Amino acid sequence: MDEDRRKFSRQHEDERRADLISAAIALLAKGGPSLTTVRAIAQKAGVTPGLIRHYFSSKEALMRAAYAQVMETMTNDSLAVVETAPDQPKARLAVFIAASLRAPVVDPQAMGLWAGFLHQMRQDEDMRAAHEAGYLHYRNLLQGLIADLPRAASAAQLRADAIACNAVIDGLWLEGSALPHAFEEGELERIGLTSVGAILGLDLVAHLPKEGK
Amino acid sequence: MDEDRRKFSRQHEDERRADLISAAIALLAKGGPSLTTVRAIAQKAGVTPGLIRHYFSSKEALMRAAYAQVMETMTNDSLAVVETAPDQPKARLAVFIAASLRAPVVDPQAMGLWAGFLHQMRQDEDMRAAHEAGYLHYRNLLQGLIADLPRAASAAQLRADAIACNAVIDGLWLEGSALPHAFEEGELERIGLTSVGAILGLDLVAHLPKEGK
DNA sequence: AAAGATATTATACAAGCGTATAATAATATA
DNA sequence: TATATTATTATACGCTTGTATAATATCTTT
Repeated sequence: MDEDRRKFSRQHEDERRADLISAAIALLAKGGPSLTTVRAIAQKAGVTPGLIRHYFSSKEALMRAAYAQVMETMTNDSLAVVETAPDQPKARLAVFIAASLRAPVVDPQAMGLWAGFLHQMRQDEDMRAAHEAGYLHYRNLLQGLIADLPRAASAAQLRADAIACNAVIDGLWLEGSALPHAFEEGELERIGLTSVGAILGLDLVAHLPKEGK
Repeated sequence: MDEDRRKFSRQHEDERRADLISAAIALLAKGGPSLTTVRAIAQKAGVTPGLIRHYFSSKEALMRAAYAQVMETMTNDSLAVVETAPDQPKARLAVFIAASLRAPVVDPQAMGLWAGFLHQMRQDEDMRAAHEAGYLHYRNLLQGLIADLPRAASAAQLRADAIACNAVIDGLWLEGSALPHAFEEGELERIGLTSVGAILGLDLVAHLPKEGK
């Protein structure tokens, strides 16, 4: 009979904020902005709606925090892939591209999150700035990998190459996420490596991890 | 004193429907789904909110019609560009690509419309099917242009090339539309032609229309 | 010119939204 | 153990949304 009869338990500020942000992201990914209401977020986080206003000055402030965390996570994931890659520049680039073109990066829910972000960006200047920063950060990451390749290229050429390769990856990621069943297993990765290889004048397909290995 | 004192004027069914759809599209492009309310649409079309339910069974039905028209317009625009292109296969492809990577195709508002469409697609199966059809139609158009090129390629290779080239164009279009000031004048077209040329093993840049011509 | 058909307006309703405020209960502090 | 602090709940308010229904004005038909 010594069950816990407390109606609720207090939590430290940071943890509660993180819980609310996580709940908001989960709802955004699952049902989009229209289903991400204050009440739904609170229910998902296991609290009462009113508590949200105790941690965030407005719902919009919570949404901003949620989107910021999504971008941070994406960037960190990309970085992690590069960190664990082998030493050869070509192999590092190939691993990075391949990782960007299969699950969990290629994912309908992730795309939904991204589409919501893109939409919000149009009306919110802060969010637009955050998106631009995130995009440029990712592209610079890719440009660094390209710069390490054993080939001669001017600064202008390097910039153009990075933009082009980034576009290929973005486009393939988008199509694969929006129409998952329109492509065969591994097809996106293969096309991505072939295309980037053609643009940069390299053979990247040879560095694709072997099947079943 | 013979001014028109009529409080409203009747209109034929097709025209009124077209007006309502146009108003919805304009609002979607300008402010996104959240600002595209029944009342806002009616005001933009110069009618009373109730009239919308006389022409559409629900607001969602109107949104579907609006998105369908957007896709149809985009497809028709793409087709028109190809129709007016010269006879040489390489030139036709180059013109098509270049047209896809400058205004008015590259446009923040168009991208906003597209982002809203992408978002809606996730919850509406009919809209998802419409998007898939539109995407495949566009890609097949591109694949046809590639197939006309004077080069040897298997059917599988042709499919992969079309997917890759489509991805490059999509990615560049997206980046140029989302961050208009992040690219120089004509930079996207140049990169697009260079990249597609590299993927297909051609020189398309030579077919870029001359500056100031 | 009169009558009928219906496009259009006017008005109202229920539901959900984000927000505000006061009461309450859990925890830290003394 | 008593007290103070504040995280959390409970409740309510005003607004906007999409929708439903009845009245009205316009146009067509006879």
